[in-house]
Amino acid sequence: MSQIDASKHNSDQLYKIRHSAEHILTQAMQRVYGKDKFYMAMGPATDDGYYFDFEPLNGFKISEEDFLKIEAEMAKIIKEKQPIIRSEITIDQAKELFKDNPYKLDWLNSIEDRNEIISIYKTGEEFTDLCAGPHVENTSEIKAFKLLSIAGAYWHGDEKNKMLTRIYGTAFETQPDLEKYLFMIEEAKKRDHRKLGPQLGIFFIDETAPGMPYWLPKGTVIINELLNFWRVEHQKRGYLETITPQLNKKELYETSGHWDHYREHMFICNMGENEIYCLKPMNCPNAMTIFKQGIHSYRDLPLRLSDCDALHRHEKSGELNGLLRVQKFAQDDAHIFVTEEQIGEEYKRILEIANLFYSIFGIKFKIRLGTRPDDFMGDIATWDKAEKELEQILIDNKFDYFVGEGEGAFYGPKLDILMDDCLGRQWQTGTIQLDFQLPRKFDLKYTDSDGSEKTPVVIHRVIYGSLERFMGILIEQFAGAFPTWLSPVQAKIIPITDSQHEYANKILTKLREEGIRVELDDRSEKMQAKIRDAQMEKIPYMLIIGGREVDSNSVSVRQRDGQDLGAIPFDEFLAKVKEQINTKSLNLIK
RNA sequence: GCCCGGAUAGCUCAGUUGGUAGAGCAUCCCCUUGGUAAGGGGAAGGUCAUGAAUUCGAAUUUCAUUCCGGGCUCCA
Repeated sequence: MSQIDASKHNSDQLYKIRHSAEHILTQAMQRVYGKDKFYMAMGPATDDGYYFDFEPLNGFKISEEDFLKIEAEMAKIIKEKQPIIRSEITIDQAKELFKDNPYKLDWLNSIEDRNEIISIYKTGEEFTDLCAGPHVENTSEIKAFKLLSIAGAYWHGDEKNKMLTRIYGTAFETQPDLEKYLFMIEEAKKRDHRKLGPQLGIFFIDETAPGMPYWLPKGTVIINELLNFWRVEHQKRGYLETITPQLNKKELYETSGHWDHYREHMFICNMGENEIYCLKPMNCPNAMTIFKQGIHSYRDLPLRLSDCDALHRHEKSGELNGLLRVQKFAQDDAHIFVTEEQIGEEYKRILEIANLFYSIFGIKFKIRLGTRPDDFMGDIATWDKAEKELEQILIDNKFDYFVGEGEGAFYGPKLDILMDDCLGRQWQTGTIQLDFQLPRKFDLKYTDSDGSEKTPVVIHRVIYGSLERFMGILIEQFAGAFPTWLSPVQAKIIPITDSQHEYANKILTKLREEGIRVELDDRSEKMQAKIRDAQMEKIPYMLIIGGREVDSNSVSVRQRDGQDLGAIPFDEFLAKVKEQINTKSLNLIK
């Protein structure tokens, strides 16, 4: 998913350095282990480094402990100042040169098919690789490099092919650049939601329920705030919320097609023959079932049915990832039944909602227009028309988008909202999908203005995507320091001595009556210790109460960013915080 | 599912060539009542992920399982 197309960097010095570092890595491995220990498959530069894929031979096995040895050899090659020289050869010469390497031959065949020029790069006298380049001119130009990790990867990214061994590494123009990069990775890891979430009491995942998060009280507050906001904004826009069955007989999924195409992802309860139930993996079939109730007029459309129930999808082991990939989740889902003429207008309305939501969180997103995949359903003309229409809407509304060829769903084109996690990996959150198929499968009908029966089109759409994934992204976005309206605890009252407890309790009650989520720290600890603990919890406001505040009916406000706002009259603080919460401000008072 | 790693107290981590476990923080108790990021003392807390194997003896070696991490594939 995070594989990066580095071709755009072909001319960059950094790209050359990285690609050459990858050649040096391969050369070093040949020296250390011998050429007969692996087939070189391929190795490109990427946006943040490079990788090298190979097939181990003769029981050869490598682990990260071997990196030191390899890196030492790489350093040697660099020190030897070996020239890297390009030359072009014919297909026959190339096939002879790489006759012992099935991967290179495979590669050569596709180059031959495309009728491209064949170039090789030679490092000194000992190493040659089939490569489009470009490279640095001399190994000594590699000033800073490091091997990072070992992974497995399928040849050509295809599950059916053999799994190769991949070594990831990176290289930079200077040593400080490399160190800066490694430092940034370490810093990013500190905001990892898998670490921060449990630390801040937001969620945890127990091994008895893999991929199914427990939302702790603080996490539940946030989820509910997200949903409240969502409900208010959608109610305003004519959405109607529903609640539908968690378990459905398999017959429902036979109708929808999921029993045939999606069964491996469904949790199935076998209660005996003719009584096989499935935990719902998505809401669509239930939405179709609702639409089937009663008779619909064109006047009823668009009909916007939303549903935020829990969904369960069984994922293969190894595919789970914190909150970003789970087995139990809830989508902020809605199915909108429209006529074909209404598609454009409805998409516009949905994109407006997306804009509103993401701006509230201060999150930038990209849109991917997924076009017709190979295994599509329906007719090409309808697809083309829909794709064009979607693209026009993106252009008209000046969205940052790109086209993902063949990335549409099999039932229709889609717009995906994409965001990055703290490690730069890209995740899909929202998605707006057009569906011509499901309404047909369920034989949905409405009566048009001329009295004829027609099948509606369905738009599947989520804005947050899944609340779980969105929460994961949010935790990382804010590094756990949520804007006040989302903060599980918005203020902590910190009395300096026990003699302020009466006043502290009074403002505790008052703030709670006003709907502020506030806690009182009445432990017999030093004020400094209480402040430290509140800081660690990332609570936006600490209200310090000493004798002076009691006498003046005020609170001394310390913000979590370290700012000391001094004594503020209690009513003034209350008004300011309420204002901030109501406007869902991303900032603190000052 | 696949490739490579990992799992020691609630948390963060020590644990030398195999001889049945340690620290800091958190918890509980006592003392301490203080102006913007940790006051002091004491107690309690672990079948070293689980199950086998090797051994006189396993946290430590081997195998399997579960879960976790980095990737691949797949996906919201």
